[in-house]
Amino acid sequence: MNIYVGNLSYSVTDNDLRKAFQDFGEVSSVNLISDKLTGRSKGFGFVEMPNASEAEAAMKSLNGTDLMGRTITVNEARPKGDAPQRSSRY
DNA sequence: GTTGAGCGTT
Repeated sequence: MNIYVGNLSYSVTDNDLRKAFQDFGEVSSVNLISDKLTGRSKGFGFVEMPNASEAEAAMKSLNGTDLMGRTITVNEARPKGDAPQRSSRY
């Protein structure tokens, strides 16, 4: 299951996210999103967990909690196709 | 500070 983690503090790293989520189960990958132009964090990221039950437990437990001074948002990630795709032509 | 890439043609 892909999990979206938003409203993150800029101090949070992918390792911090992994530690928080793998406490509830197996974490296959963590991906913190950074702005390519500024090189700084966008304030959100994604966590992938192979076990859906563990993923739900992690979501329920971590959503709305305080992480490094910011209340984070955790829920199932939307498909990437949600944002405008640059490969499309008219 | 809130839903992801890169650089090219699916």
